[in-house]
Amino acid sequence: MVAESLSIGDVAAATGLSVHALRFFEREGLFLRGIPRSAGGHRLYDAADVEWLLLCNRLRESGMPIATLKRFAALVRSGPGNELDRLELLREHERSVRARIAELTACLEVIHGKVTVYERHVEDGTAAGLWAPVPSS
Amino acid sequence: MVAESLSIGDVAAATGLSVHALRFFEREGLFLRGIPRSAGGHRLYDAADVEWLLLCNRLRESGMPIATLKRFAALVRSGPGNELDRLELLREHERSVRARIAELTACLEVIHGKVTVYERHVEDGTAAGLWAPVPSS
DNA sequence: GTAGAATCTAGACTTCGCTCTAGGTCAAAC
DNA sequence: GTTTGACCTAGAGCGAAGTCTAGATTCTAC
Repeated sequence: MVAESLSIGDVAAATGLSVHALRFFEREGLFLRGIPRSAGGHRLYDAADVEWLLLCNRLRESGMPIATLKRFAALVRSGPGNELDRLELLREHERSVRARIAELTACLEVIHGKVTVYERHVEDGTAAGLWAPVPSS
Repeated sequence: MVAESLSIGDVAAATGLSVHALRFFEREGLFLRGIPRSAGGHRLYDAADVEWLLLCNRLRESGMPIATLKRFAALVRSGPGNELDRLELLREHERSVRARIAELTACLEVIHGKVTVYERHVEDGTAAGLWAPVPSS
């Protein structure tokens, strides 16, 4: 079983990241290994890199800063023995995602309330509860 | 009933925004009126400004960009007649907040899955499903 | 074997949303 | 009446997370 190698363009297509972003990620040390190069200097990725990037995407989409992702990558790179640290980092992120969902849900109630007020207004022409220009007093 | 006027510091305390941010918001045209000034040039806010800022906070926390908030403020400022536009803007934002919650929820599943894998590992010492350093092949 | 697409590096640039600085003025407490 | 703290303006600066450019090189398909 020969490991297929993927070009940066392939990986960009597979992960949704731009080739610029992939090079940027590498500079930032977000990969689990040094990406090998072809004779001509082109990057040669493999399926495991893509898999890792897909997890990175989830972490990033859910609001993890690059700096934290970098710490996580460093923990994984440094091998077995720090699983508790990795666990703590992931748990902390999970907490923050749950908190963010709760915050958004609270905002949603307020926003939906406003939407309802405007819907009612548009339907029957009352102005109650609407933001109107400040009356000249 | 005399409208109490509030200093920029009072409003900062009441809204959680910094005085810098309040001046920035004003420059950006995010208020519903021109904020009046004292004889000495200090800003004089009132309770309605605070109320509006609290809504702005909810919109901002839920991910509305300044530019959109600006459009919304402009609609409100321009008076009655554009309620449908305001409604559409709010509905669109509501949609985006719901979508964001859904996205976060999907990420959460992946993250929680990882947490579970690490918990199991830390408990009983298996390495299955963990990111390990790339084996030297 | 050559045209055109993809990739390379280093580093400058962009956007967003404030934050901070400098150099003053104003106001409230003692 | 002076000190101290809050406030003023204009504009520079910052951190995050890429994006883009230039100019050179490599790879792929005909």
